[in-house]
Amino acid sequence: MAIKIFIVDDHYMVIEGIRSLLQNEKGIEWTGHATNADSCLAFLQQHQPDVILMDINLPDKSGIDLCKEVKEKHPSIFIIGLSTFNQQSFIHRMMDNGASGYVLKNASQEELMEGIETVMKGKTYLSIEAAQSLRKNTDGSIPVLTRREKEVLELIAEGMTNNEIAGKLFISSTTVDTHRKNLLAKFDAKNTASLVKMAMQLQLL
Amino acid sequence: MAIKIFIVDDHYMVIEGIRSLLQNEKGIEWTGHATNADSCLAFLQQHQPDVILMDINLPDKSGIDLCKEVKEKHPSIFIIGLSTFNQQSFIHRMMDNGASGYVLKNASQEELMEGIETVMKGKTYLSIEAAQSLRKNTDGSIPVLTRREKEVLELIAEGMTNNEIAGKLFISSTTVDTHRKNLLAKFDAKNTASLVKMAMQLQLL
DNA sequence: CAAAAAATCATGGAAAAAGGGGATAAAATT
DNA sequence: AATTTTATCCCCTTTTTCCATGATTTTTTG
Repeated sequence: MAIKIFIVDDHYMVIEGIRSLLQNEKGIEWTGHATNADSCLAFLQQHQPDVILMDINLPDKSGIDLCKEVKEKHPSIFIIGLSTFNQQSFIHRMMDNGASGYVLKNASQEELMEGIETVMKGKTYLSIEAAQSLRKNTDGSIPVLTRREKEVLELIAEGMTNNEIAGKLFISSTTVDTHRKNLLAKFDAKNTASLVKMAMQLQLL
Repeated sequence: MAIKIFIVDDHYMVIEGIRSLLQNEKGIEWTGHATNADSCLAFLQQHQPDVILMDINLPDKSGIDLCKEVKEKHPSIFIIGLSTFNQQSFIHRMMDNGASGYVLKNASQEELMEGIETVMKGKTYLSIEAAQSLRKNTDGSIPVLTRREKEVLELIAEGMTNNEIAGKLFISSTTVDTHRKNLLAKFDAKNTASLVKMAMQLQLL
């Protein structure tokens, strides 16, 4: 009997990312997704998933409130919060409202599956340990950027060259180049393309 | 008499971005910021800004709810919603709860100032016209990519060079280069950095 | 105030991308 | 069947990024 999964997140990228992580799992049945609280509640009038992966930030209602509502109407559904690093304090309030735990948005397939299977047993799953080991192993941590680096990063993402950025910020292009190199190092990015992608994913842009 | 501004957004980048847009405006006094609803409400017990720039997505409460609460406790404060393109439907509910309008998160300095000044007069400011003209200027229509182009785009965003992509897809690097050029043309992007940013924004990655 | 962090500038060389051409064969569409 | 789109390939030049290595000044912080 496959576990029925539903996801609520306003970022389509997150939905797609998690879907692709789970699509090869045989024990998982993907029942659908919603990008806001209302469509989630509407979906639940027709369907009954086993586990809902739920973002904290939703446009029409916070995940904390939605969690409460879903649990009131459908107590048998297990809810896993989806969070980023800096939201961990809010996860507790989500769990006060009935969530069974949380996983980080950039979780691995193994982590996600472990989370789903754990909550299906009625247990609590907190990915903080996995997160911490992950942070040490690969990186996972969000790079700390200086004010200038943020400026340069934004202008890079807008398609400006070192020379153009130099003109705009009234500094030398070699300085811009230095900031660029530091950005690449901080993100552990191979080149500008992956730098921009990572920055967007970490919502720094 | 300077207009006192306060901002609530869970993304520090947005706060910094708007702050830098407003820092040179003489008629504006920056009173502070909050990254969640609770700290916003706490701030308002001590201070009285004129205008609050408020995100729809907050970790502990939706902007729609916060808007209502703030307006109940402090009716004289004007609230401007901060939104992205795909959240415009939720803005209406925020306005039902007392918001005076909204601006897009990537608004220009002029737009933002116009919004602030408009709501200070008790009027409503909707940046939809500005948004639409913006969409026409740049483009707004989502580029239609071929299967191969999507593959190449993804690998580019992962930081691979033309040569590496060529090896992975078993094609010549000149072919990859052609796809790359076509991608730049379709997105009307100046270089790879802006290509990746645009693709991420359009949620094609 | 001293130490650390951030921001500035530089040189020189290798690698990659961007911009300009052009061309052919296979698929898909009309 | 004819046309358009897609995918493939190539050359050449210029621009830009990436890499290594170094250094000075300003700002922040303990």
